[in-house]
Amino acid sequence: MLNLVFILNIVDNMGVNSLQPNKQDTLSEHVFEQIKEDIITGAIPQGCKIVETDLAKSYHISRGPLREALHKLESIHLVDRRPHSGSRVVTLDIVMMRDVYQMREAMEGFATRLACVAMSQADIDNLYRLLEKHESSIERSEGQRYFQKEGDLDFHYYVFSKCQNQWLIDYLNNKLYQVLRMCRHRTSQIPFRVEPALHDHYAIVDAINNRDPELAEILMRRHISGAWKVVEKLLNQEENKESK
Amino acid sequence: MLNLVFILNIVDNMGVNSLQPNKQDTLSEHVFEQIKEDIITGAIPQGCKIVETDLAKSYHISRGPLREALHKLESIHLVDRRPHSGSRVVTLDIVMMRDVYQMREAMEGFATRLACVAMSQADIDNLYRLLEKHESSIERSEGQRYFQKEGDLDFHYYVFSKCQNQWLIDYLNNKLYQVLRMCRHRTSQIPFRVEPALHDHYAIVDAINNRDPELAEILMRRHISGAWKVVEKLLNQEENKESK
DNA sequence: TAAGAATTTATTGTCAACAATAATAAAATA
DNA sequence: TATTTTATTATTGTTGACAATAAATTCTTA
Repeated sequence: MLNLVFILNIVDNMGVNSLQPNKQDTLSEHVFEQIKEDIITGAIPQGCKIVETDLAKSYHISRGPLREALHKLESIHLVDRRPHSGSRVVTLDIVMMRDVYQMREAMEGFATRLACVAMSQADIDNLYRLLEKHESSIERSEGQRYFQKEGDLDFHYYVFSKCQNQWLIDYLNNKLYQVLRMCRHRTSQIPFRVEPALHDHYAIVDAINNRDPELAEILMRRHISGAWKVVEKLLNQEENKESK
Repeated sequence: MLNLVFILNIVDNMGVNSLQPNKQDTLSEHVFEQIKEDIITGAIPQGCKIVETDLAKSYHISRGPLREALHKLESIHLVDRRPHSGSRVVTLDIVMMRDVYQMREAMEGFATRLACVAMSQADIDNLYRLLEKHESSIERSEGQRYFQKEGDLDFHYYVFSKCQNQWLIDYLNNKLYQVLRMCRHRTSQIPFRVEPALHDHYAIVDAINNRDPELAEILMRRHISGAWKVVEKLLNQEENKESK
Protein backbone atom coordinates (compact mmCIF):
# COMPACT_ATOMS: atom_id res chain seq x y z
CA MET A 1 0.00 0.00 0.00
CA LEU A 2 2.70 2.40 0.97
CA ASN A 3 4.48 1.59 -2.24
CA LEU A 4 1.51 2.44 -4.38
CA VAL A 5 1.27 5.89 -2.87
CA PHE A 6 4.96 6.40 -3.30
CA ILE A 7 4.92 5.50 -6.97
CA LEU A 8 1.91 7.67 -7.61
CA ASN A 9 3.59 10.63 -6.02
CA ILE A 10 6.64 10.25 -8.14
CA VAL A 11 4.70 9.73 -11.32
CA ASP A 12 2.65 12.89 -11.29
CA ASN A 13 5.10 14.83 -9.19
CA MET A 14 2.53 16.63 -7.16
CA GLY A 15 2.36 14.58 -3.98
CA VAL A 16 2.87 16.04 -0.55
CA ASN A 17 5.95 14.06 0.22
CA SER A 18 7.80 14.80 -2.97
CA LEU A 19 7.48 18.53 -2.53
CA GLN A 20 8.83 18.87 0.97
CA PRO A 21 12.34 20.25 0.88
CA ASN A 22 13.79 17.52 3.04
CA LYS A 23 17.22 19.11 3.01
CA GLN A 24 19.39 16.88 5.13
CA ASP A 25 22.74 18.37 4.36
CA THR A 26 23.80 18.64 7.96
CA LEU A 27 23.67 16.11 10.74
CA SER A 28 21.32 18.28 12.71
CA GLU A 29 18.84 18.53 9.83
CA HIS A 30 18.93 14.84 9.24
CA VAL A 31 18.27 13.93 12.84
CA PHE A 32 15.56 16.58 13.02
CA GLU A 33 13.68 14.90 10.20
CA GLN A 34 14.16 11.53 11.80
CA ILE A 35 12.91 12.53 15.25
CA LYS A 36 10.06 14.44 13.66
CA GLU A 37 8.85 11.32 11.90
CA ASP A 38 9.32 9.25 15.03
CA ILE A 39 7.18 11.65 17.00
CA ILE A 40 4.50 11.95 14.33
CA THR A 41 4.22 8.21 13.85
CA GLY A 42 4.23 7.62 17.59
CA ALA A 43 7.52 5.73 17.73
CA ILE A 44 8.35 8.25 20.42
CA PRO A 45 5.10 8.45 22.37
CA GLN A 46 3.27 11.64 23.28
CA GLY A 47 4.19 13.27 26.57
CA CYS A 48 7.43 11.33 26.66
CA LYS A 49 10.24 12.91 28.60
CA ILE A 50 13.28 13.58 26.43
CA VAL A 51 16.75 13.20 27.91
CA GLU A 52 19.31 14.77 25.64
CA THR A 53 22.17 12.42 26.40
CA ASP A 54 20.05 9.31 25.90
CA LEU A 55 18.48 10.52 22.68
CA ALA A 56 21.84 11.64 21.34
CA LYS A 57 23.20 8.17 22.00
CA SER A 58 20.29 6.42 20.33
CA TYR A 59 20.68 8.52 17.19
CA HIS A 60 24.46 8.18 17.29
CA ILE A 61 25.28 11.87 17.39
CA SER A 62 26.56 14.28 19.98
CA ARG A 63 24.43 16.62 22.01
CA GLY A 64 25.17 19.74 19.94
CA PRO A 65 23.26 18.86 16.78
CA LEU A 66 20.62 17.07 18.81
CA ARG A 67 20.01 20.25 20.71
CA GLU A 68 19.57 22.18 17.48
CA ALA A 69 17.12 19.56 16.29
CA LEU A 70 15.16 19.88 19.54
CA HIS A 71 15.00 23.63 19.12
CA LYS A 72 13.56 23.17 15.67
CA LEU A 73 11.08 20.63 16.96
CA GLU A 74 10.05 23.16 19.57
CA SER A 75 9.52 25.80 16.91
CA ILE A 76 7.02 23.56 15.13
CA HIS A 77 5.27 22.74 18.40
CA LEU A 78 6.24 19.08 18.48
CA VAL A 79 8.16 19.30 21.75
CA ASP A 80 7.83 21.52 24.81
CA ARG A 81 10.98 22.91 26.32
CA ARG A 82 11.58 24.50 29.69
CA PRO A 83 14.98 25.99 30.60
CA HIS A 84 17.08 23.80 32.89
CA SER A 85 14.21 21.38 33.15
CA GLY A 86 14.24 19.55 29.83
CA SER A 87 11.90 18.71 26.99
CA ARG A 88 8.84 16.53 26.50
CA VAL A 89 6.99 15.44 23.42
CA VAL A 90 3.73 17.37 23.22
CA THR A 91 0.46 15.67 24.08
CA LEU A 92 -2.30 16.32 21.60
CA ASP A 93 -5.21 17.12 23.84
CA ILE A 94 -8.51 18.24 22.40
CA VAL A 95 -7.79 21.93 23.02
CA MET A 96 -4.56 21.87 21.07
CA MET A 97 -6.14 20.05 18.18
CA ARG A 98 -8.97 22.55 18.11
CA ASP A 99 -6.38 25.34 17.99
CA VAL A 100 -4.67 23.66 15.06
CA TYR A 101 -7.86 23.15 13.11
CA GLN A 102 -8.87 26.74 13.72
CA MET A 103 -5.51 27.94 12.46
CA ARG A 104 -5.89 25.75 9.46
CA GLU A 105 -9.35 27.07 8.76
CA ALA A 106 -8.13 30.66 8.82
CA MET A 107 -4.90 30.17 6.92
CA GLU A 108 -5.95 27.66 4.34
CA GLY A 109 -9.13 29.55 3.69
CA PHE A 110 -7.12 32.66 2.97
CA ALA A 111 -4.58 30.71 0.94
CA THR A 112 -7.41 29.38 -1.20
CA ARG A 113 -8.62 32.91 -1.82
CA LEU A 114 -5.17 33.96 -2.95
CA ALA A 115 -4.64 30.83 -5.01
CA CYS A 116 -7.96 31.43 -6.75
CA VAL A 117 -6.57 34.68 -8.12
CA ALA A 118 -3.07 33.41 -8.84
CA MET A 119 -3.72 30.01 -10.39
CA SER A 120 -3.26 29.49 -14.10
CA GLN A 121 -5.86 27.59 -16.07
CA ALA A 122 -3.38 24.74 -16.36
CA ASP A 123 -3.19 24.56 -12.56
CA ILE A 124 -6.94 24.32 -12.36
CA ASP A 125 -7.01 21.58 -14.98
CA ASN A 126 -4.42 19.70 -12.94
CA LEU A 127 -6.66 19.99 -9.90
CA TYR A 128 -9.61 18.50 -11.77
CA ARG A 129 -7.44 15.63 -12.97
CA LEU A 130 -6.23 15.05 -9.42
CA LEU A 131 -9.80 14.82 -8.17
CA GLU A 132 -10.77 12.42 -10.95
CA LYS A 133 -7.90 10.22 -9.97
CA HIS A 134 -9.03 10.27 -6.36
CA GLU A 135 -12.54 9.43 -7.43
CA SER A 136 -11.49 6.38 -9.40
CA SER A 137 -9.13 5.23 -6.66
CA ILE A 138 -11.97 5.41 -4.17
CA GLU A 139 -14.04 3.14 -6.40
CA ARG A 140 -11.18 0.73 -6.80
CA SER A 141 -9.96 0.56 -3.22
CA GLU A 142 -12.89 1.27 -0.96
CA GLY A 143 -11.90 1.30 2.68
CA GLN A 144 -8.18 1.71 2.27
CA ARG A 145 -8.01 4.69 4.48
CA TYR A 146 -4.34 5.50 4.39
CA PHE A 147 -4.37 6.16 0.70
CA GLN A 148 -7.48 8.27 0.89
CA LYS A 149 -6.05 10.48 3.56
CA GLU A 150 -2.88 10.98 1.58
CA GLY A 151 -5.01 11.89 -1.39
CA ASP A 152 -6.79 14.43 0.74
CA LEU A 153 -3.46 15.94 1.75
CA ASP A 154 -2.34 16.06 -1.87
CA PHE A 155 -5.38 18.12 -2.79
CA HIS A 156 -4.98 20.57 0.04
CA TYR A 157 -1.30 20.91 -0.59
CA TYR A 158 -1.74 21.57 -4.27
CA VAL A 159 -4.20 24.36 -3.59
CA PHE A 160 -2.34 26.30 -0.92
CA SER A 161 1.00 25.87 -2.67
CA LYS A 162 -0.32 28.17 -5.42
CA CYS A 163 -1.15 31.09 -3.13
CA GLN A 164 2.19 32.80 -3.84
CA ASN A 165 2.72 33.79 -0.23
CA GLN A 166 5.85 32.08 1.00
CA TRP A 167 5.12 32.65 4.68
CA LEU A 168 1.71 31.08 4.34
CA ILE A 169 3.01 28.08 2.43
CA ASP A 170 5.85 27.60 4.85
CA TYR A 171 3.66 27.72 7.91
CA LEU A 172 1.01 25.39 6.55
CA ASN A 173 3.52 22.92 5.18
CA ASN A 174 6.12 22.83 7.93
CA LYS A 175 4.09 23.48 11.04
CA LEU A 176 0.37 22.88 10.80
CA TYR A 177 0.51 19.85 8.55
CA GLN A 178 3.08 18.12 10.71
CA VAL A 179 0.83 18.32 13.74
CA LEU A 180 -2.09 17.38 11.56
CA ARG A 181 -0.34 14.21 10.48
CA MET A 182 0.19 13.47 14.15
CA CYS A 183 -3.52 13.90 14.78
CA ARG A 184 -4.29 11.55 11.93
CA HIS A 185 -2.06 8.89 13.36
CA ARG A 186 -4.04 9.11 16.56
CA THR A 187 -7.37 8.80 14.80
CA SER A 188 -6.26 6.50 12.00
CA GLN A 189 -7.98 3.42 13.38
CA ILE A 190 -11.34 5.11 13.10
CA PRO A 191 -13.08 4.66 9.73
CA PHE A 192 -14.59 7.65 8.02
CA ARG A 193 -16.34 8.29 4.75
CA VAL A 194 -14.45 10.09 2.02
CA GLU A 195 -17.18 10.75 -0.51
CA PRO A 196 -18.39 13.93 1.23
CA ALA A 197 -14.82 15.23 1.29
CA LEU A 198 -14.47 14.60 -2.42
CA HIS A 199 -17.72 16.43 -3.02
CA ASP A 200 -16.39 19.43 -1.06
CA HIS A 201 -13.21 19.34 -3.08
CA TYR A 202 -15.10 19.52 -6.36
CA ALA A 203 -17.12 22.47 -5.10
CA ILE A 204 -13.95 24.30 -4.13
CA VAL A 205 -12.28 23.73 -7.48
CA ASP A 206 -15.46 24.85 -9.23
CA ALA A 207 -15.34 28.09 -7.28
CA ILE A 208 -11.71 28.55 -8.23
CA ASN A 209 -12.53 27.78 -11.83
CA ASN A 210 -15.20 30.48 -11.75
CA ARG A 211 -12.63 32.85 -10.28
CA ASP A 212 -14.71 33.53 -7.23
CA PRO A 213 -12.19 34.05 -4.40
CA GLU A 214 -14.74 34.88 -1.69
CA LEU A 215 -16.71 31.69 -2.34
CA ALA A 216 -13.57 29.59 -2.63
CA GLU A 217 -12.43 30.82 0.76
CA ILE A 218 -15.78 30.21 2.41
CA LEU A 219 -16.05 26.70 0.98
CA MET A 220 -12.56 25.78 2.09
CA ARG A 221 -13.29 27.10 5.56
CA ARG A 222 -16.47 25.08 5.82
CA HIS A 223 -14.71 22.01 4.52
CA ILE A 224 -12.09 22.25 7.26
CA SER A 225 -14.41 23.20 10.10
CA GLY A 226 -16.60 20.29 9.03
CA ALA A 227 -13.63 17.97 9.25
CA TRP A 228 -12.91 19.28 12.72
CA LYS A 229 -16.43 18.58 13.90
CA VAL A 230 -15.99 14.95 12.87
CA VAL A 231 -12.65 14.66 14.60
CA GLU A 232 -13.94 16.41 17.72
CA LYS A 233 -16.81 13.97 17.99
CA LEU A 234 -14.49 11.01 17.71
CA LEU A 235 -12.15 12.40 20.34
CA ASN A 236 -14.98 13.03 22.75
CA GLN A 237 -16.23 9.46 22.31
CA GLU A 238 -12.72 8.21 22.94
CA GLU A 239 -12.41 10.31 26.06
CA ASN A 240 -15.69 9.07 27.46
CA LYS A 241 -14.67 5.48 26.83
CA GLU A 242 -11.44 6.02 28.72
CA SER A 243 -13.06 7.68 31.71
CA LYS A 244 -15.45 4.77 32.21
CA MET B 1 8.30 60.24 25.40
CA LEU B 2 9.47 56.73 25.83
CA ASN B 3 8.96 57.07 29.56
CA LEU B 4 5.37 58.12 29.18
CA VAL B 5 4.57 55.04 27.16
CA PHE B 6 6.34 52.89 29.65
CA ILE B 7 4.47 54.26 32.63
CA LEU B 8 1.17 53.93 30.84
CA ASN B 9 1.85 50.32 30.05
CA ILE B 10 2.62 49.50 33.61
CA VAL B 11 -0.33 51.39 35.00
CA ASP B 12 -3.07 49.66 33.08
CA ASN B 13 -1.14 46.46 32.55
CA MET B 14 -2.32 45.91 29.03
CA GLY B 15 0.57 47.18 26.94
CA VAL B 16 2.31 45.13 24.33
CA ASN B 17 5.67 45.19 25.97
CA SER B 18 4.56 44.20 29.43
CA LEU B 19 2.84 41.08 28.20
CA GLN B 20 5.66 39.54 26.24
CA PRO B 21 7.16 36.66 28.18
CA ASN B 22 10.71 37.88 27.90
CA LYS B 23 12.09 34.87 29.70
CA GLN B 24 15.82 35.34 29.78
CA ASP B 25 16.74 32.58 32.15
CA THR B 26 19.46 31.21 29.94
CA LEU B 27 22.29 32.96 28.16
CA SER B 28 20.94 31.88 24.80
CA GLU B 29 17.50 33.38 25.50
CA HIS B 30 19.01 36.60 26.67
CA VAL B 31 21.20 37.07 23.64
CA PHE B 32 18.30 36.08 21.40
CA GLU B 33 16.23 38.94 22.75
CA GLN B 34 19.14 41.30 22.41
CA ILE B 35 19.95 40.44 18.80
CA LYS B 36 16.26 40.49 17.97
CA GLU B 37 15.96 44.06 19.17
CA ASP B 38 19.15 45.03 17.39
CA ILE B 39 17.82 43.67 14.12
CA ILE B 40 14.37 45.21 14.54
CA THR B 41 15.73 48.63 15.44
CA GLY B 42 18.27 48.45 12.65
CA ALA B 43 21.37 48.44 14.86
CA ILE B 44 22.29 45.39 12.81
CA PRO B 45 21.33 46.46 9.30
CA GLN B 46 19.17 44.47 6.90
CA GLY B 47 20.93 42.04 4.60
CA CYS B 48 23.97 42.10 6.84
CA LYS B 49 26.14 38.99 6.74
CA ILE B 50 26.42 37.33 10.13
CA VAL B 51 29.68 35.71 11.11
CA GLU B 52 29.18 33.52 14.15
CA THR B 53 32.59 34.00 15.70
CA ASP B 54 32.46 37.79 15.38
CA LEU B 55 28.93 38.10 16.72
CA ALA B 56 29.71 35.75 19.58
CA LYS B 57 32.65 37.93 20.51
CA SER B 58 30.66 41.15 20.37
CA TYR B 59 27.99 39.73 22.68
CA HIS B 60 30.61 38.16 24.94
CA ILE B 61 29.39 34.60 24.68
CA SER B 62 30.59 31.45 22.99
CA ARG B 63 29.30 30.11 19.72
CA GLY B 64 27.05 27.46 21.26
CA PRO B 65 24.35 29.71 22.70
CA LEU B 66 24.77 32.15 19.85
CA ARG B 67 23.97 29.39 17.43
CA GLU B 68 20.81 28.54 19.33
CA ALA B 69 19.81 32.18 19.25
CA LEU B 70 20.38 32.29 15.49
CA HIS B 71 18.19 29.24 15.05
CA LYS B 72 15.44 30.96 16.94
CA LEU B 73 15.88 34.09 14.90
CA GLU B 74 15.57 31.98 11.81
CA SER B 75 12.34 30.45 13.07
CA ILE B 76 10.79 33.92 13.36
CA HIS B 77 12.06 34.90 9.91
CA LEU B 78 14.51 37.53 11.10
CA VAL B 79 17.58 35.81 9.66
CA ASP B 80 18.13 33.52 6.69
CA ARG B 81 20.34 30.53 7.14
CA ARG B 82 21.99 28.25 4.62
CA PRO B 83 23.94 25.15 5.68
CA HIS B 84 27.70 25.58 5.57
CA SER B 85 27.24 29.00 4.06
CA GLY B 86 26.15 31.15 6.98
CA SER B 87 23.39 33.53 7.94
CA ARG B 88 22.23 36.98 6.88
CA VAL B 89 19.74 39.38 8.37
CA VAL B 90 16.63 39.36 6.21
CA THR B 91 15.94 42.25 3.87
CA LEU B 92 12.38 43.50 3.99
CA ASP B 93 11.53 43.82 0.36
CA ILE B 94 8.06 44.73 -0.75
CA VAL B 95 7.10 41.11 -1.45
CA MET B 96 7.96 39.94 2.03
CA MET B 97 6.11 42.81 3.62
CA ARG B 98 3.09 42.06 1.48
CA ASP B 99 3.26 38.45 2.67
CA VAL B 100 3.37 39.58 6.27
CA TYR B 101 0.46 41.95 5.92
CA GLN B 102 -1.57 39.25 4.18
CA MET B 103 -0.85 36.82 6.97
CA ARG B 104 -1.81 39.43 9.46
CA GLU B 105 -5.05 40.13 7.66
CA ALA B 106 -6.01 36.47 7.68
CA MET B 107 -4.92 35.61 11.18
CA GLU B 108 -5.88 38.73 13.03
CA GLY B 109 -9.21 38.80 11.26
CA PHE B 110 -9.89 35.30 12.45
CA ALA B 111 -8.59 36.09 15.93
CA THR B 112 -11.03 39.00 16.10
CA ARG B 113 -13.87 36.69 15.18
CA LEU B 114 -12.92 34.30 17.96
CA ALA B 115 -12.32 37.09 20.45
CA CYS B 116 -15.75 38.51 19.67
CA VAL B 117 -17.30 35.31 20.97
CA ALA B 118 -14.93 34.82 23.89
CA MET B 119 -14.64 38.32 25.33
CA SER B 120 -16.37 39.22 28.55
CA GLN B 121 -18.29 42.47 28.83
CA ALA B 122 -15.52 43.74 31.10
CA ASP B 123 -13.00 43.11 28.32
CA ILE B 124 -15.10 45.13 25.91
CA ASP B 125 -15.41 47.96 28.40
CA ASN B 126 -11.64 47.94 28.75
CA LEU B 127 -11.31 48.24 24.99
CA TYR B 128 -13.58 51.28 24.91
CA ARG B 129 -11.55 52.88 27.69
CA LEU B 130 -8.36 52.16 25.81
CA LEU B 131 -9.70 53.87 22.70
CA GLU B 132 -10.84 56.88 24.69
CA LYS B 133 -7.38 57.19 26.12
CA HIS B 134 -5.89 57.04 22.64
CA GLU B 135 -8.32 59.66 21.47
CA SER B 136 -7.39 62.12 24.19
CA SER B 137 -3.69 61.43 23.74
CA ILE B 138 -4.02 62.20 20.05
CA GLU B 139 -5.54 65.55 20.93
CA ARG B 140 -2.83 66.26 23.45
CA SER B 141 0.19 65.17 21.47
CA GLU B 142 -0.57 65.60 17.83
CA GLY B 143 2.24 64.40 15.63
CA GLN B 144 4.11 62.31 18.14
CA ARG B 145 4.13 59.29 15.98
CA TYR B 146 5.93 56.82 18.16
CA PHE B 147 3.30 56.95 20.84
CA GLN B 148 0.48 56.66 18.36
CA LYS B 149 1.95 53.56 16.77
CA GLU B 150 2.46 51.97 20.14
CA GLY B 151 -1.13 52.78 20.95
CA ASP B 152 -2.18 51.07 17.75
CA LEU B 153 -0.21 47.98 18.71
CA ASP B 154 -1.78 48.00 22.18
CA PHE B 155 -5.24 47.90 20.65
CA HIS B 156 -4.46 45.10 18.26
CA TYR B 157 -2.71 43.11 20.92
CA TYR B 158 -5.55 43.44 23.38
CA VAL B 159 -8.02 42.14 20.83
CA PHE B 160 -6.18 39.09 19.57
CA SER B 161 -4.95 38.14 23.03
CA LYS B 162 -8.57 37.33 23.91
CA CYS B 163 -9.12 34.82 21.11
CA GLN B 164 -8.30 31.86 23.38
CA ASN B 165 -6.23 30.11 20.75
CA GLN B 166 -2.69 29.80 22.04
CA TRP B 167 -1.18 29.00 18.65
CA LEU B 168 -2.75 32.06 17.10
CA ILE B 169 -1.66 34.35 19.91
CA ASP B 170 1.82 32.94 19.85
CA TYR B 171 2.21 33.34 16.12
CA LEU B 172 0.89 36.87 15.99
CA ASN B 173 2.84 38.00 19.02
CA ASN B 174 6.18 36.31 18.49
CA LYS B 175 6.49 36.17 14.73
CA LEU B 176 4.29 38.54 12.77
CA TYR B 177 4.51 41.45 15.15
CA GLN B 178 8.28 41.29 15.36
CA VAL B 179 8.60 41.67 11.61
CA LEU B 180 5.90 44.30 11.71
CA ARG B 181 7.90 46.34 14.20
CA MET B 182 10.81 46.06 11.81
CA CYS B 183 8.66 47.39 8.98
CA ARG B 184 7.60 50.29 11.15
CA HIS B 185 11.17 51.19 11.90
CA ARG B 186 11.75 51.40 8.17
CA THR B 187 8.76 53.63 7.59
CA SER B 188 8.90 55.54 10.86
CA GLN B 189 10.15 58.76 9.31
CA ILE B 190 7.06 59.02 7.18
CA PRO B 191 4.16 60.85 8.84
CA PHE B 192 0.70 59.37 8.64
CA ARG B 193 -2.68 60.30 9.98
CA VAL B 194 -4.05 58.31 12.91
CA GLU B 195 -7.63 59.55 13.07
CA PRO B 196 -8.87 57.11 10.40
CA ALA B 197 -7.25 54.23 12.29
CA LEU B 198 -8.99 55.27 15.48
CA HIS B 199 -12.28 55.41 13.63
CA ASP B 200 -11.70 51.84 12.36
CA HIS B 201 -10.90 50.73 15.88
CA TYR B 202 -14.16 52.08 17.22
CA ALA B 203 -16.10 50.33 14.46
CA ILE B 204 -14.42 47.05 15.32
CA VAL B 205 -15.16 47.34 19.02
CA ASP B 206 -18.76 48.25 18.22
CA ALA B 207 -19.07 45.06 16.19
CA ILE B 208 -17.61 43.09 19.06
CA ASN B 209 -19.95 44.79 21.48
CA ASN B 210 -22.89 43.77 19.29
CA ARG B 211 -21.52 40.23 19.30
CA ASP B 212 -21.30 40.11 15.52
CA PRO B 213 -18.25 37.94 14.79
CA GLU B 214 -18.59 38.00 11.00
CA LEU B 215 -18.66 41.78 10.89
CA ALA B 216 -15.84 42.09 13.42
CA GLU B 217 -13.68 39.88 11.26
CA ILE B 218 -14.46 41.73 8.08
CA LEU B 219 -13.79 45.12 9.65
CA MET B 220 -10.49 43.99 11.10
CA ARG B 221 -9.48 42.60 7.73
CA ARG B 222 -10.32 45.83 5.96
CA HIS B 223 -8.51 47.82 8.60
CA ILE B 224 -5.33 45.84 8.05
CA SER B 225 -5.51 45.65 4.26
CA GLY B 226 -6.10 49.39 4.28
CA ALA B 227 -2.98 49.90 6.36
CA TRP B 228 -1.06 47.78 3.87
CA LYS B 229 -2.21 49.90 0.94
CA VAL B 230 -0.79 52.96 2.67
CA VAL B 231 2.52 51.26 3.42
CA GLU B 232 2.74 49.83 -0.10
CA LYS B 233 2.30 53.28 -1.60
CA LEU B 234 5.05 54.71 0.57
CA LEU B 235 7.41 51.90 -0.29
CA ASN B 236 6.80 52.32 -4.00
CA GLN B 237 7.51 56.04 -3.75
CA GLU B 238 10.69 55.29 -1.86
CA GLU B 239 11.75 52.77 -4.48
CA ASN B 240 11.14 55.20 -7.32
CA LYS B 241 13.16 57.86 -5.54
CA GLU B 242 16.09 55.49 -5.14
CA SER B 243 16.06 54.35 -8.75
CA LYS B 244 16.27 57.92 -10.02
C1' DT C 1 6.38 7.81 61.19
C1' DA C 2 6.15 12.16 58.59
C1' DA C 3 7.99 16.55 57.22
C1' DG C 4 11.66 19.28 56.21
C1' DA C 5 16.72 20.18 55.36
C1' DA C 6 20.93 18.78 53.48
C1' DT C 7 23.37 16.02 50.23
C1' DT C 8 23.96 13.50 46.24
C1' DT C 9 22.87 12.40 41.52
C1' DA C 10 21.23 13.33 37.02
C1' DT C 11 20.52 16.55 33.38
C1' DT C 12 20.91 20.71 31.13
C1' DG C 13 23.69 24.97 29.79
C1' DT C 14 28.22 26.58 28.30
C1' DC C 15 32.73 26.47 26.53
C1' DA C 16 36.89 25.79 23.62
C1' DA C 17 39.20 22.75 20.47
C1' DC C 18 38.80 19.99 16.20
C1' DA C 19 36.96 18.51 11.56
C1' DA C 20 34.54 19.46 7.33
C1' DT C 21 32.90 22.48 4.06
C1' DA C 22 32.55 26.71 1.23
C1' DA C 23 34.56 31.12 -0.21
C1' DT C 24 38.71 33.25 -1.71
C1' DA C 25 43.18 33.88 -3.74
C1' DA C 26 46.99 32.21 -6.42
C1' DA C 27 48.91 29.60 -10.10
C1' DA C 28 48.83 27.35 -14.43
C1' DT C 29 47.14 26.78 -18.96
C1' DA C 30 44.84 28.07 -23.32
C1' DT D 1 44.37 38.25 -21.14
C1' DA D 2 40.77 35.14 -19.88
C1' DT D 3 39.69 30.86 -17.79
C1' DT D 4 40.14 26.82 -15.44
C1' DT D 5 42.60 24.36 -11.67
C1' DT D 6 44.77 24.17 -7.47
C1' DA D 7 45.96 25.72 -2.95
C1' DT D 8 44.86 28.67 0.85
C1' DT D 9 41.99 30.86 4.06
C1' DA D 10 37.88 31.73 6.53
C1' DT D 11 33.69 30.00 8.45
C1' DT D 12 30.55 26.67 9.76
C1' DG D 13 29.43 21.92 11.74
C1' DT D 14 30.63 18.68 15.36
C1' DT D 15 32.53 16.85 19.46
C1' DG D 16 33.66 15.92 24.35
C1' DA D 17 34.72 18.09 28.68
C1' DC D 18 33.28 21.28 32.29
C1' DA D 19 29.99 24.29 35.06
C1' DA D 20 25.42 25.36 36.74
C1' DT D 21 21.01 24.08 37.78
C1' DA D 22 17.08 21.00 38.90
C1' DA D 23 15.47 16.41 40.47
C1' DA D 24 16.09 12.60 43.59
C1' DT D 25 17.76 10.68 47.73
C1' DT D 26 19.29 10.47 52.25
C1' DC D 27 19.51 12.16 56.70
C1' DT D 28 17.79 14.70 60.56
C1' DT D 29 14.32 16.20 63.66
C1' DA D 30 9.67 16.77 65.54
